Amino acid sequence: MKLSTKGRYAVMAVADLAASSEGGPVALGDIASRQSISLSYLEQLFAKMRRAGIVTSVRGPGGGYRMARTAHETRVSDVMLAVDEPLRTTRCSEAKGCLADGRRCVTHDLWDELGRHIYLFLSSVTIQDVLDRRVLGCASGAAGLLMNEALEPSA
Amino acid sequence: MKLSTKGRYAVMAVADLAASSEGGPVALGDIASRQSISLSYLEQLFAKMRRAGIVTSVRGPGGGYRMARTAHETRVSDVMLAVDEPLRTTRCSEAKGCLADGRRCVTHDLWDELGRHIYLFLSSVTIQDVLDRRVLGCASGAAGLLMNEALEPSA
DNA sequence: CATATACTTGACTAATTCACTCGGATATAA
DNA sequence: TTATATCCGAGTGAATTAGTCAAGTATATG
Repeated sequence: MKLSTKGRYAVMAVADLAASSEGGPVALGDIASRQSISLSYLEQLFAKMRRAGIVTSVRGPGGGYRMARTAHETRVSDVMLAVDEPLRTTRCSEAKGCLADGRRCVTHDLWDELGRHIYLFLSSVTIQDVLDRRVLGCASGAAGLLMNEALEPSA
Repeated sequence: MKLSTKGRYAVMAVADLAASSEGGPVALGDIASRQSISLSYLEQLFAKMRRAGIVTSVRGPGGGYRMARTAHETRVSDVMLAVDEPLRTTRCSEAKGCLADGRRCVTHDLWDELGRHIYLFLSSVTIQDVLDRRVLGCASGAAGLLMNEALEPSA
């Protein structure tokens, strides 16, 4: 699972789908215009999500997509995993190069644990949580820095 | 702060520096050969870390780099922030595009909180922890998926 | 002083990845 | 039959990554 905009778009689209699911299936064109994402790109994303069992499709006029499960049962991590291929490892954890001194490099466990952390967080949030804007982890309130904002190194 | 191999290399290099800091400064060439990272690349990384106040340098023969603070006082997040520019936001949280319906998009808080989570984790780990292989977050033991490994979507 | 060592800086580059687009095929309601 | 919609795979331009290269500057040592 990577952390790219692709995953973000997918979560936005699924949230939109869940929110506008009333009765019939929802056409991608509707989601595209509401979320300002191109139709072609959405098709790509939903194809993957369908294969992953997150959504189901109905073809033909009046067709579209439906949530396979409820928004409450669909986790953000499921969506991210569906559309973003797992990050290739580039060097570490390849059993080669990582083994500088015969055993795993000292930072191996760190990245391992970080990945587990990210996954744990994303799997603790459901699409329904997102729709309800009910997204606050157990440990917040600290002076934040994040992916999107700069912060000077702690003194 | 991004999550790329650049940050990983930086942490590996700093850990190496901290581990081999006995008395005099450590030359980058030594770190380069021990960690199998090119000297030129290390120079680039250490220049940023010096500006960020993580390491100090001594020029001339017998020179090299020293930790500005102890390994115990240096956090992994400091190193990552020093070498990796904060991830540009691409679309969301730019106050434009994010405001689809007049207010922030529903996923805004999610990414915000995720970033905070990642930072919190990385700032809870010191270089000394890495050296001691003492890296286990509060919440582990779950079936893990991470950046590096694939996992099928939960059933 | 001369010289080798080692940091310092900035420009440059090949390869990869990202974020899409495009063209066409297939299914189905009206 | 036609319009609507999902399906599918290949292709592409821009950006980013992960480095290299070249030309310095500072300073111990002989």
